[in-house]
Amino acid sequence: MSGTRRRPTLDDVANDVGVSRATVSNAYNRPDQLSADLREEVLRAAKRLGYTGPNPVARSLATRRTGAIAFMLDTGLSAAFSDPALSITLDALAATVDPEGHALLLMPGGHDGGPRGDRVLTAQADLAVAYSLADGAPALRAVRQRGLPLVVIDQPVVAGAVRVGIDDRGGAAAAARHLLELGHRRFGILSAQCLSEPRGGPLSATEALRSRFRYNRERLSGYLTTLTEAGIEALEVPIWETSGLSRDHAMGGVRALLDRAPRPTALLCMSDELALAALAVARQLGLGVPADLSIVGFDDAPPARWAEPGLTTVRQDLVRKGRLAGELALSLLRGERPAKPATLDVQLVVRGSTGPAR
Amino acid sequence: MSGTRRRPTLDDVANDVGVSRATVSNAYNRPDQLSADLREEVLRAAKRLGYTGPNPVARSLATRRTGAIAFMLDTGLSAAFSDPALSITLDALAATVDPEGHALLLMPGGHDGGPRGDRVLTAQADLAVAYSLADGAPALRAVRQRGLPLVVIDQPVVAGAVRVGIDDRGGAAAAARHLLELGHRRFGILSAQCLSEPRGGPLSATEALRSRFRYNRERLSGYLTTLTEAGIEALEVPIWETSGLSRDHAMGGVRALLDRAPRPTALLCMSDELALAALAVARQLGLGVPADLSIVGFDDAPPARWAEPGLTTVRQDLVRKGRLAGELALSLLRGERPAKPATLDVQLVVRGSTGPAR
DNA sequence: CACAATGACTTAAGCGCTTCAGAAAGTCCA
DNA sequence: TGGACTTTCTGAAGCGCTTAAGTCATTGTG
Repeated sequence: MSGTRRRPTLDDVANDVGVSRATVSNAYNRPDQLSADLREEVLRAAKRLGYTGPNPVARSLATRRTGAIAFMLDTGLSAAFSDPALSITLDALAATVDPEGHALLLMPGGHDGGPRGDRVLTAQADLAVAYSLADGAPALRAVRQRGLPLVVIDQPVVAGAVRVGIDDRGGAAAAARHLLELGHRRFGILSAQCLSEPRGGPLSATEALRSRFRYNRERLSGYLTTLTEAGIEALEVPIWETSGLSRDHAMGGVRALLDRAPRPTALLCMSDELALAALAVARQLGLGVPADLSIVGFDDAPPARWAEPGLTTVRQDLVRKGRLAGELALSLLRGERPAKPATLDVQLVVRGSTGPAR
Repeated sequence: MSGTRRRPTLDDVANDVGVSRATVSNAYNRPDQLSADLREEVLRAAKRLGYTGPNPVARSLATRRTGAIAFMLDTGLSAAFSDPALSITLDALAATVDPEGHALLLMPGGHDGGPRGDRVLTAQADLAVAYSLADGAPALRAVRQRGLPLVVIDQPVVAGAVRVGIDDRGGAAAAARHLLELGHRRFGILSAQCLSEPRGGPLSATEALRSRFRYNRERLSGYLTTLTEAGIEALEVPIWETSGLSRDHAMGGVRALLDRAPRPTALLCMSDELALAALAVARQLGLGVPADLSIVGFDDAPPARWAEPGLTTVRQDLVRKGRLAGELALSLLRGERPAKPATLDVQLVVRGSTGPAR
């Protein structure tokens, strides 16, 4: 059987045709470097011998290009992808870098805010993208140590990296302002994971503002600043940190917030997923939305539109964010030094889940 | 600046310490092959020189191992991940192979039922996993051509590949039987993409049974066989093929199915996502579920539980499926020849979305 | 005390490809 | 007809690492 024989290499083809190895290489990589006839012959011989083209790893060694981009997350895949916002961003990123021959190497996170450092050190990638990792995640240090170019999304810029993010604070402020204008005075805040150890539970504002995740801090401070300016005692606003992104967990948090007396009339949620969980709980409790409770999310992922009632939320352009990250990645790979960190605008989208305070 | 200097290599460290290159290599890969003292010294020198460990690509070339597994999908990332079933399976797979040092290289599909063949030929991976690709996708041929080990999930086994799948037909039959027992006689079927070109529209049973996707064919034939056995004219049951997995598209299909006179009293949906779209449309149209319309899904992904009413669906063990695929992958990589294709059982989960025909 | 066994390191042969600086042969134009 | 170009192909030096086999000094053993 041919199965046990070693795979043919470039040399085998070269010998078979009687040309140099360089010529065979050129047949694949630089067709203009040899005559069409010879190229044909080489390709025919390759086919006959069962040679399927240059070995990718060897090629990478020689070119110093792997064609892969490491995409680093702060959680496991299941949790990460339960948020449509990620899928959309990732898709746009992948689609942008794909034409240039780059694929994504997935690096899920563990419990220290990102992938393991040693995984990053041995990953075969030309560049790393960090998606909302915790500050000081070991993975970031590893990237830097290795000298990999880095693009960060939704997190503080690391020395030498390019950043794309959104105006988290402004969006959060707009959400809070909207509710204030509707006359709300009693709020609850549903936050994603802030602390090192995922636990889920109530959080003080000071704790929450020290979250390891930048977008958390930004959104939270957007909420609180705006509320404070309206004369509301920010430190009294209950905050619940959910652990992980699963809806079940989030629903527990919502119940806890709504259990308080007096019950909040409005919930500020740091993501649409959290807001949808709130919507589900409200329904379970028989609370009318927005009659008894107003809910506002963040992201404007597709499910926000499908919800019943539609979710008032802060829209960010996820596709643009992913595409931009992809373009920055490509330009870094080309050796260019892209200048300014990009901060995309957001805008409030008012739908049916918010209404006047009663 | 040190930034412009070329990165140090194993040789640099070896020269610095005054030992052979092999010794430095051993310091990293086989600590037992040298004295602890020397190893310490080597590691210290490495640190001093800024050497971060063996270059992954060069190591791969020498060991003939990349540490990556190519995960091939039949659609873009965004569409693919909009189905939680995939996220869960993928997570379980990743978690299983991670401890052995394997990461996932994402290969999204184009419009011919899988990733491009040339991408597969140049992908740096030790093994490929095909997730529900279309029969005869070019990617499958490329994998085979390259001689990569292959694990297929939810699709027909390819020569030389190992397969893990579920009892699609049995599950579909159970779903249909359940509805029949409730007295339903007028059905509609909501199917995922069947044809080569995604278009979305009504489909004849014969067309649908020739779907390029095995799970489609299996589920469909499970539905139709069961209905036929109950004396229902299977060819008359309207089938709507949705294009892509997006909910908007699916909702259009549902409307089309419900527009018919007489209106179906029960909808058989090939995935939970489709069923949830049906639920949304029913609500829009003011149809009671299950009073006016019964809906059954497939997969029992988490959103099935959260729906209002809860979704009756066919549960498959997604975690187990992913884990099993991971284990099979590892065993293939170890050079073992894993025997039997695995077919996991499914079971009907009855919730609130189905009820007696009125 | 001779001999085998062990430990600590080195030698050297790869892994499979890219690419740059030529060499050889053919083409063009005055 | 001869020098200046082109075109086509080759030689050879890498890319950075792993690992089987071998050397040599020590240690243990009967």
